[in-house]
Amino acid sequence: MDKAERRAQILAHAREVFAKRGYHAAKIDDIVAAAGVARGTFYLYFDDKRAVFEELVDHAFARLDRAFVRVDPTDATRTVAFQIQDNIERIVATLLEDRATTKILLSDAVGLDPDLDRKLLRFYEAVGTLLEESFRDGQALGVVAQGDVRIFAVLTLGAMKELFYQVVMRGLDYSEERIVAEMFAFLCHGVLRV
Amino acid sequence: MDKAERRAQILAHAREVFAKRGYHAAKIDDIVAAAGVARGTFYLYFDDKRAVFEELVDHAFARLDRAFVRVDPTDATRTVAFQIQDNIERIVATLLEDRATTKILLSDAVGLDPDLDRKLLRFYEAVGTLLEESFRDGQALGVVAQGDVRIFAVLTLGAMKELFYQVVMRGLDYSEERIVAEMFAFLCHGVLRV
Amino acid sequence: MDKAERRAQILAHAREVFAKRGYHAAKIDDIVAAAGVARGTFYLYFDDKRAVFEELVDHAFARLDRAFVRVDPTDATRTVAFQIQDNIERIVATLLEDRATTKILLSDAVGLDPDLDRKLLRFYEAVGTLLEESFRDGQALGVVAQGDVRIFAVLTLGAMKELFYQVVMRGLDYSEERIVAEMFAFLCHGVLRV
Amino acid sequence: MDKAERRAQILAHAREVFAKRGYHAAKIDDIVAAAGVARGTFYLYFDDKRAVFEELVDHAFARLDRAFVRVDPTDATRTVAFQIQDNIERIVATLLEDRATTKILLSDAVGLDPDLDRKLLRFYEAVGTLLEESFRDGQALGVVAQGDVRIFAVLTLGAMKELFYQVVMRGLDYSEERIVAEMFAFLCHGVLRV
DNA sequence: GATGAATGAGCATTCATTCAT
DNA sequence: GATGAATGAATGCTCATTCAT
Repeated sequence: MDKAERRAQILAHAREVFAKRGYHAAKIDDIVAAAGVARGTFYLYFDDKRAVFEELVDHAFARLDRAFVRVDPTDATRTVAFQIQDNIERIVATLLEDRATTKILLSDAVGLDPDLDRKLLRFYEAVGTLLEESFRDGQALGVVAQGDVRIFAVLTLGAMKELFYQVVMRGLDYSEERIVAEMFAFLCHGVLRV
Repeated sequence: MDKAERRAQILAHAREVFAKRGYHAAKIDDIVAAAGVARGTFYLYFDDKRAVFEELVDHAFARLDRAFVRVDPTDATRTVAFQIQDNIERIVATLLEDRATTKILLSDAVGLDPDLDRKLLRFYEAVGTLLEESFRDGQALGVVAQGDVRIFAVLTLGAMKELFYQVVMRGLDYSEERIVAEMFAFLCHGVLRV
Repeated sequence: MDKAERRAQILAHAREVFAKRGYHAAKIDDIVAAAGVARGTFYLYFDDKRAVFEELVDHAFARLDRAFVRVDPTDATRTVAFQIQDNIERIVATLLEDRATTKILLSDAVGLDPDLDRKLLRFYEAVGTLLEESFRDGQALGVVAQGDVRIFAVLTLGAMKELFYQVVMRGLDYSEERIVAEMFAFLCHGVLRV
Repeated sequence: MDKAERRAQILAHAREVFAKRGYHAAKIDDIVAAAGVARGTFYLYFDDKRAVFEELVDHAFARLDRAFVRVDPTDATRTVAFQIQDNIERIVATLLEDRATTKILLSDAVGLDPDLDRKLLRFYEAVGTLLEESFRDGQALGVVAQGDVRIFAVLTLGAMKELFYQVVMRGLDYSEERIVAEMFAFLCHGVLRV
């Protein structure tokens, strides 16, 4: 098994362990036991426990970033609304495809390790910024309400996080299509009719 | 200083320490140092570290529960919309009034201590249920969109959590009124205009 | 309640607690709770935990010492054998009369507190010396085998201690008369018939 | 140094420390300092403090059990009396050979740790049962007095325990042969000649 | 005298990381 | 490269004793 494979193998098992136990409860021993390598081998491929975690988070962001396609208002074949819904679909698919990683992202590893907290923080900051920019674009296109895009991004991000949390961590059982539909509807009209 | 006072004093300092560091990083030493008492004194008033934390969470829920007033559609002096907004106002006020406790609620103490995790989980479950029931009432009154109230509750809770997180933990600086207004608007119309 | 009474009350409850839990597991809290006094009050009457224990042991020795009557070979009304049996009877009666104290004596409080260990050691040394002298007297009277009285004392003490241990601590259920008879027989003829 | 050796080394030092201080007063720090290893190394080889202690007790019982040879009345070369004396010799030799372990067995670790107490209790129960069965065999062979073998076992065990206690813990200085001879004599005829 | 709140020394155990083989 | 034995810092909790009221 070559270097890259061995590395990937450890990474994959670390992901499962982090997902199952959460960062703090995940012990190096659990990871190496799962990966079937010696404890020292882990440190041959990663600087420390946090480094693996960070790498997993970085991968997650990269995948999410790739899933996201900028809305093109000049596209004659697909309406803006369709493109937005399509984006939601891609994000939902991406997050549900690799539930282990999604669990990791959702388990705010708050405490004990400030640098680590910052890592997740930066992840959500990046996601927030992505949303913010999209909303700003949307306002220019007239498909997003006027108002503070920062707040829109925060509220939207929170709503989505919580829904994923319930689905992935708490076993709330909805189909991918349903999740997409509900999110889209919520973002379009809210819930109150007063 | 009598027993109740001393207890309250330790509790208050524990709240600050938990808010500042998070549950795991908060050491008993930090708490007693902050409170200016001996290590043993802490254990005179609380069974263990988790007990203080749980008490803080329970208090928080009690306050939140009291802040919440069931909408009364027969009230001639206050429209339903006003009453809803009033509720949001109360909740926002309650959470911003005691930011330390709010921080504690937002720092999902995930990991290491399963019972503790369950505590926070139950807190949010209770809040979720509260929202769910309110939405069901609202549907009967015609002021909440038709659809799955469970999902509405999850999305709403998430949106609110994230906004508070940004405000309380990340220094996003908005006035109480602004927060209330933005939340209300978001719940009324969402953000998309497609 | 006057001083002496209060002291006696605490002492009595301490005896029960020590008997029930053993020295180490007996907490000052258990004692004062049983006695129905405040923690500080305990220290008004005793220097420390060990002092109570020592006093109980001293009392026990005094009672045992009183129970023991020197054999009088000139007594025309009672044979030497009878007097010896009578002594065993008195000792057994004394130890079974106050089982709590007997438990305390039997729970070698070995460890943690060297001074305390010494206390019990001295108790058994004193009992051993008593036996030794009695055996020496007995040899002069021709009612004890020739040989090393020190060893006789040690073996006899051990045999009795273990029997009491089984009866008082482990629930071995024999009548007082039976215990006396078995001990006497054992001391008279041993168990082997080779 | 391989795993087994290192384990044996720690075990040996633990034995000395337990013997010297008794279970409770023996701190993990004492043990690792004596063994010249780091604190954590101890836990690499043993689950916890109690586990080492239990292992020492188990070893002791195994050795004692091996020392004990069932009396064979058909043996034409060795009389029953000789075989019994031989057994006593073996037991005495075993216990004096490893005085540290013998000290551990004699320091009833009563208190604080119920499971541990039970361990020693079971040890002596097992020894008592062994004696009881031997005495029953002996009665069948006509070399043990008629009577309650349970009591015989208890008295015999107590006598032996106390003698070893004096020899090993209190410095009573007798040769191995002398100890064997005195025990045998005591078991054969007791001490009284009334 | 009586109280009981306060004290703080003391200790077993965990686990990320290192490094000799 | 791989191993896994060794490390040791770090921390929650108990309980005998003191002393201000």
